[in-house]
Amino acid sequence: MPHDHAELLKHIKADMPSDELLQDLGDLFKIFGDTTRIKIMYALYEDEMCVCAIADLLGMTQSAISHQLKVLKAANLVESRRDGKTIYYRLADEHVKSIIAQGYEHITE
Amino acid sequence: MPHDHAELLKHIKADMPSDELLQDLGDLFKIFGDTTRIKIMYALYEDEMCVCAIADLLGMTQSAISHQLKVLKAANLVESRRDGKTIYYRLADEHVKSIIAQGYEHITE
DNA sequence: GTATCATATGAACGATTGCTCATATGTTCA
DNA sequence: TGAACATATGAGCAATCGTTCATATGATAC
Repeated sequence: MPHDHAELLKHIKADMPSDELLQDLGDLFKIFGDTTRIKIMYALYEDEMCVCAIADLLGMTQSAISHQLKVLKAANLVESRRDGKTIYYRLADEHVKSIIAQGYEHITE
Repeated sequence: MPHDHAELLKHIKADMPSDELLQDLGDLFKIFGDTTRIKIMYALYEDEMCVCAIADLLGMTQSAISHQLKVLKAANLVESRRDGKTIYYRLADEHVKSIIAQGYEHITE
């Protein structure tokens, strides 16, 4: 007979956040899980930047960057403002920086 | 003529971590970017747990959990110890908790 | 109006990913 | 040794993802 952990699981289950929240959490980290998006966020670390400057910096297509910025914006990780033809992107809040910083620490320790 | 940002990029490029580190950072977050793995890490938040208990808790196959634990272990996010037939897994360090906590904050604010 | 620059977007394609299934490894107990 | 339990692993498949390409939208200047 396989061993039983009904009692243990009852307690842990009670402490777990809802499936929906855990799903959202996974979706958030999925966005950090791509080198291009990480580079974009690092590029915006100090100051806002326009799309074509980011594309130049990363040596990538304007289209590719634009697609990724859309993903980042949908997750409220970046914000944008328009100035004439140009659109400037910036990090949305401090969480972005601290999440990256924590990951950085884990890797470089 | 498209506008020029050579001067700006020179400064930002100097401040960016190496491509290799940014790749590693993306790879790390990719691991957090899956609901199953997030659930596993949450399950281990308070205490160690054996593979079959985790499988029971998440209502998933032992095989599926085992595969994911391998991924988590390869990234130094969990550690394990054997006790007889059973293998207990636990979180490897505090970074795991703080990364999750930062993500949680971003979502629930 | 037209031309040009800056950005956004939709479709398509190749690559990666997470699960399932079958099976292998490792441990305990009789 | 053999049977039962706990875990690990390899192959295969469906689904997801990131890029490219072509094209659309939007703004400015003439």
